Amino acid sequence: MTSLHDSENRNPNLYSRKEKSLGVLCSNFLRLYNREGVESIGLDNAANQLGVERRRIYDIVNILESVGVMTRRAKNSYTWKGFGAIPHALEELRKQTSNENHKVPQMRSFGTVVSENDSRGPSYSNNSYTDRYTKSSGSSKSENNRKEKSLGLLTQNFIKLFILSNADLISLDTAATALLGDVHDPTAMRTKVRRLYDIANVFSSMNLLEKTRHPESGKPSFRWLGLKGHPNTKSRTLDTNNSKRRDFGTDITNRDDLKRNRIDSLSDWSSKGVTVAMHGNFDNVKIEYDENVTTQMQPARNSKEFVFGPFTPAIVQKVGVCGNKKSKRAQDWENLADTYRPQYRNTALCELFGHYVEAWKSWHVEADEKKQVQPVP
DNA sequence: CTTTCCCGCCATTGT
DNA sequence: ACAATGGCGGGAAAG
Repeated sequence: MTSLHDSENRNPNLYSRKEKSLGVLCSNFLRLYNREGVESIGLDNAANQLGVERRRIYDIVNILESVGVMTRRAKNSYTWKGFGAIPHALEELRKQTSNENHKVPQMRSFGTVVSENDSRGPSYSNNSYTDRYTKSSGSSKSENNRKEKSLGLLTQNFIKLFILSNADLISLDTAATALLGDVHDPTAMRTKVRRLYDIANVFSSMNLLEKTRHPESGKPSFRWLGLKGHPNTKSRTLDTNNSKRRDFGTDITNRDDLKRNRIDSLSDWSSKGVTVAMHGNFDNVKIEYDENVTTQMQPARNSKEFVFGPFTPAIVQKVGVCGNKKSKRAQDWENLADTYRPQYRNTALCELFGHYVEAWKSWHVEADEKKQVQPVP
């Protein structure tokens, strides 16, 4: 009944969840679509090619869309933008961060300062709804509530957390607390963390995020890498000529150091909410202020999934792509090649194979520059 | 035990 | 009505 049953290992003992993780799925997804010439993506097609349920595709797509890699064109159809679209998306997020929306009372907890205030705080109106929009019908309090909880938005807010935080190491636990506003609900917290894990996994597979362990604390945390997965690959053309050190992807910051609205006091100036953004304040958000932001002393310990360096495929080498690369474009009835594969050539196999080849190459490059790290207990 | 997080039920939203 | 989307959390593998 089900799709092709993986005859990989009939032994249920060898079943591994990792093989089905979102991260791996994302890698495969990228391998399949992160190629020049790709411009339309059908969800059904993707689900079939990757051999997963529709539901999972939505997860991947939503996250990718939140960073501009894809955009929804119509039902069942997305437009592929590629990694080149990430810088812009990040820039947008940064702008939103600079805006006066969302209140950020205090999150300047340096060092080990942990405003451990008791919990007897008569929660003020801190948790503003920020649900404007509602054209004219003032009713409906939870109209766009659904969207507020969307994976996509959560993803963006997660990124924002890194942007407006001096710390570069954030644990999902901390993130969840911050993104949750101040809902002291263990259940909500749990769910939120689950989502963050999902996001972290796909971002990790994209090398936008890196999982690490906080020094001393040993707590699993994440570090935002942005578009500088690994600055190797001697990409001659791609030369980030930015002079700013603190780059967030390809930030083309004009020069906002003038304004630099301090995130500190300014208790409540958010009576009007504005675009949802992350509501809630960063009350007890304990963020370690990492002072040593050396360029890159980190012992790159990724090598988790496949890696393809920064955006833009390393090279344009290809393995005889089926048909022409011009793409039909006229009518992109994506299912065309999916519904019933024509005899032309097994598109799926052909591409997949090509992708694998390239993957190998990527790995090679990566491994070349990768520095072995001794297993530290 | 805790952390990580896959699976898929089923509520929403779109056509 | 049906189909497309996508919250949400149970609960099992991994650590």
